[in-house]
Amino acid sequence: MTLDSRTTWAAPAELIRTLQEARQLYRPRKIGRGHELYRQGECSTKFYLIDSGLIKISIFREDGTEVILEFMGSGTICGEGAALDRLARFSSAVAVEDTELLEFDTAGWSDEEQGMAPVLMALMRITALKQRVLALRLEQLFSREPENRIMELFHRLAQMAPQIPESSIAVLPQLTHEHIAAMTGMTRVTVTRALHRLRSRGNVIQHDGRFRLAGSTESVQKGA
Amino acid sequence: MTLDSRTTWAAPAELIRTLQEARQLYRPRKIGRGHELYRQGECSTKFYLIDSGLIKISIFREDGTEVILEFMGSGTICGEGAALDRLARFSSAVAVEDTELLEFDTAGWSDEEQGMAPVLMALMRITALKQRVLALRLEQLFSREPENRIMELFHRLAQMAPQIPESSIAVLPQLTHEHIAAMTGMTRVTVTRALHRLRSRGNVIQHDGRFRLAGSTESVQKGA
DNA sequence: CGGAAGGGGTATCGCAGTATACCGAGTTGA
DNA sequence: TCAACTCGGTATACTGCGATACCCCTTCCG
Repeated sequence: MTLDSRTTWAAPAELIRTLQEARQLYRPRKIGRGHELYRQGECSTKFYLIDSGLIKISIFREDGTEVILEFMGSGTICGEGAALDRLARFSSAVAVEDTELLEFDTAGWSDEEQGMAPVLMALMRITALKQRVLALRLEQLFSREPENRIMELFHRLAQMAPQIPESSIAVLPQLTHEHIAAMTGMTRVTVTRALHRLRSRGNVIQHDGRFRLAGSTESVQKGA
Repeated sequence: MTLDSRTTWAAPAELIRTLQEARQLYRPRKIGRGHELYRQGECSTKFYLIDSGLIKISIFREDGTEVILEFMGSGTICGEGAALDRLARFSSAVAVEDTELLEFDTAGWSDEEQGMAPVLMALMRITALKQRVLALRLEQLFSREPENRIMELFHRLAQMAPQIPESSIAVLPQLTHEHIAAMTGMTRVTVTRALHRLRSRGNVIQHDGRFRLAGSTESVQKGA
């Protein structure tokens, strides 16, 4: 476990040690510099404890730009978010250096039924979900255009909210412009203006004070 | 468990049910509208499952502005981040409505030594730590001035990195301007300019390609 | 019933970050 | 040894957001 001075993360040593001691749960692996450990969009139950080397974790935005979440060095963990909430990877991991790591697989972890295990598993999955949401919100803030920031927020909320069965229209929570501003990092004035444009473009429908999304499946129509 | 249409979050129902079934782990509680459930900066081992009502989760920035993370309604969980990683609350929770919730306490949870529990606990704490880091990075992106974004990133990295014992100077990971740009949501040009200003102000020292922080304890000197 | 507060629509202005382009220094590799 | 590439420094013009201020409408509450 050599120190790589470029890591941007660290986890408490005793927690890492606990994981290292569970030898029956992992197998060692190596990955060469420049190779991909996992890719955004994949599904997998595996996560990794890094022994030596350096892994870059990043999210690629729709427009191709890269949002770097972290450089993970030895004594850090990556990939556990998607391995726990069982959804698609929200980030990609590439080895910046030749890297040695321990590969864990959560596939059979729900089987244990005694003691605290079920509660811990449930709690862990929810925490992982929160981690995902935070990472995606972070990524959203890399949008410069107010319209995109708002639409990305709305699309996320649409996935959370109960859909109206008959239509493809999602009803969003009641949020004031000020709330939206405080969630997207803009001023209230900018939110008001951007919503205006979104309404005239037909991206958002307003109906007695509540927002609705038109066609919540596809992504925002960008500029052009 | 009534639906509040203003929640911006949801957790899978079966996970919530698992937690609700662990009756020995929680006690029911009520909190009146406008009252504080917990406050940023406190330490606590408690977390909450919301039964009905609405809780606003937000981070208050140094300049007093509020960053709203979520409105949590029934069937959601809050406060588990700090309850698991045992650090100070990074967010505040206020009841927007009269709210009924289940209060869990993680205080004695490390005692169990058999089966998967220790591994799950360790993994959960790391996941909680990641959640915290992501939330704080989200908050950082609400800074408009490039200098502040960079300094907040650097301060976070300084806490991760090993300090040099003799001096109060923290050595940061080797990051190119482009890396910093991809981590803070700015362009490379803006990063270059902002670093220039930070260096001339003495906030950052550059020494053969590596950044160092001067007096990493106190916060960035803002504008003025 | 009337005042206060909150929400939202709008205007003006200045400034600073983005986009883009170019250059030079240092490093790598054939 | 030279070419290719990366990294950082810098200049230009544009544009669109932040700050601020004001107005109006609705709701709430005494």
